[in-house]
Amino acid sequence: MYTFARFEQAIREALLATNLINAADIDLGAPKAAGVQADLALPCFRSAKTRGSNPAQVAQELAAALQFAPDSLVASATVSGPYVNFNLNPQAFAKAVLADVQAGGATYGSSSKGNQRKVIVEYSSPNIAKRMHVGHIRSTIIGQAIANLYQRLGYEVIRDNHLGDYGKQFGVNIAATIRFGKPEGEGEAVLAAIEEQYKRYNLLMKGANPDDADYDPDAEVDLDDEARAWSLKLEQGDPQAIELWQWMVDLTKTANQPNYDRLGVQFDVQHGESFYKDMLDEIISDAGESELAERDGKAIIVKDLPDHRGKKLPTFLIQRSDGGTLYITRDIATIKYREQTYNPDAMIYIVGQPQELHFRQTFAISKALGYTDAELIHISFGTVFDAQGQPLSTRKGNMIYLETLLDEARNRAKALIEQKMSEGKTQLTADLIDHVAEQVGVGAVMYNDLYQDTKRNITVDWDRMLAFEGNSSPYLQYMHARCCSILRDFGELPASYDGSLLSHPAETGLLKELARLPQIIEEAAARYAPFVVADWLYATARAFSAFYDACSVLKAETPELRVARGHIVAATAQALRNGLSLLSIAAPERM
RNA sequence: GCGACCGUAGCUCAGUGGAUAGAGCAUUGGUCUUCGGAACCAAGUGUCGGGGGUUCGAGUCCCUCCGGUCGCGCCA
Repeated sequence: MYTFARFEQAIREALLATNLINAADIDLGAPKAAGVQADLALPCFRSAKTRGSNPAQVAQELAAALQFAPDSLVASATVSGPYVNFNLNPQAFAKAVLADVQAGGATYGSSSKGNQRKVIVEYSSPNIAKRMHVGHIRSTIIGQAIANLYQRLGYEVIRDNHLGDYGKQFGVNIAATIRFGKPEGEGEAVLAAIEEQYKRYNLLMKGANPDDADYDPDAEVDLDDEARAWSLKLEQGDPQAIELWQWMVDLTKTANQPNYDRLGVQFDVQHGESFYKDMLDEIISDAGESELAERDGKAIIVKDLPDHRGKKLPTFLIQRSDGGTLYITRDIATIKYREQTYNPDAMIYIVGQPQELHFRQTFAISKALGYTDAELIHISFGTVFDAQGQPLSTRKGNMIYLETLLDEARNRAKALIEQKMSEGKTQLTADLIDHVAEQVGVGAVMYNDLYQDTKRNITVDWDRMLAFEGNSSPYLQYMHARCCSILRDFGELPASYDGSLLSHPAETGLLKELARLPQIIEEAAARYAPFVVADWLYATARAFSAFYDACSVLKAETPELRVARGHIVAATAQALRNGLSLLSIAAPERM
């Protein structure tokens, strides 16, 4: 058990030992009021009710009866009106926290609470034949962090990139490629060209104005039927259709890989939607024969299906009237496949808020058909808008592509590093500059998607997105680099030291933050909220900065204190690294 | 019309029933011959969207209204 949990447990046991309070009435928490100097507080309202007394009196009686051993982590219990406030013993606490971090190392904060239960996290999920843009970065980064959190809590995590490689739009893509030819080139440039042809084809399909620059006299051909025909051929396994489709799949994967590498993202499986196509017939027949659906020609319609809270969902289709399948059909098949293949305890989907209804319907029908007993969770995130409040779109020309964004961030970071070097504030070898600029710039972009509650919509603000000050990842990385700088200058850190020397308020404040990491990880995972980790990182970095300012390590008053402070710095560096790695953000030693 | 999410300082956001609602940015002032100033300290500004309700106690839970974003049978 980690130190802070032991502190809480010691209080709980001492409270129960008084025989004055029921376990159910013990509600320990951090004091919320400003200016209250306490590490945990017990509001006595509930036990006062149980005992038929008044809260202030109960607090008095409890405090009088409480007893703690001299070497306890609990230093004091003091009464403040209806509250009993508990304070840590700074010396005992310092020793115990540092021991925790040293023992845990890179795994400090982890636990085995998950007991290897299986969790599938579906995230990123870009579309084939399209470039990745700011919308995908949210799913990718948030999903990655959530997967990391569960892994750290001892769950077996399966990371699934559910590629959008199926559907009607590939009929258009294939038809357009045959009509206009295969674009040359590689990477995102080819994807951009394919997007352009897709757009052009759609323009023609809709019977564009002959005066339009994009007008093509061949538009007299019924392009809609042509695209539909290719879509059907693709599903039926026509060799030419398959070849072109495979060409696009490979191109896209190749183009996306550098972006994933830069973000430190890896997947265990990357099955596209098409992977599940052989299961679609059984989904359709299961649903069609069930009481849930009604038929109208070939269409299979589900009406008034209740969700898990008993609310009736809007009508949706599982099969089109032309016999084709839909997005939801393939998502249901995916759930069935995952249940059969992995037997997971939960499937977590990191997908934007606009698809909230789709997942409620998908989950409800999958449960109703008995396809899975796993917990099905949709973690939605808000939409990205430009500075004018417009949604980003290729058509409006305000789209921001992932590669562009990461490059811009890296360039800004590089400029700043070069400035710091010219000011003599940092030393980096030439080959390290680019590497560190990449770590700092990419980290800033990632942090921008992680520092706040993901449910909110966000507005593109380049200065905020690439902020290097205040609550930003460069600040966190900078504090880590400062730790490393001190440790380099320190020389060899003696293994034995006296942690009880660390009782300066800035030291205690920092240690309290270090001690919170284990519960932070649990809270962040339970809430599917990486920003909880980001908040903690920022609080910890600030506590370190305050310590840095108030307490000299290398010039400490005594050699013993110098060593003890060396250990607090080493522990801080470790904890920051652990927190940053949960967010998949790099922690360079110099910057 | 129905549904989901959001509304807290000038701006961007924390605060998941407890005491006097907190951070960053911006503003103003200070620290600074420095263990890396991407820093630290200090100062301010709040009808917590409005109104009801539940509770000993509501920014937090319930109802209602207002405002914003998005979604609602053959796209994904």
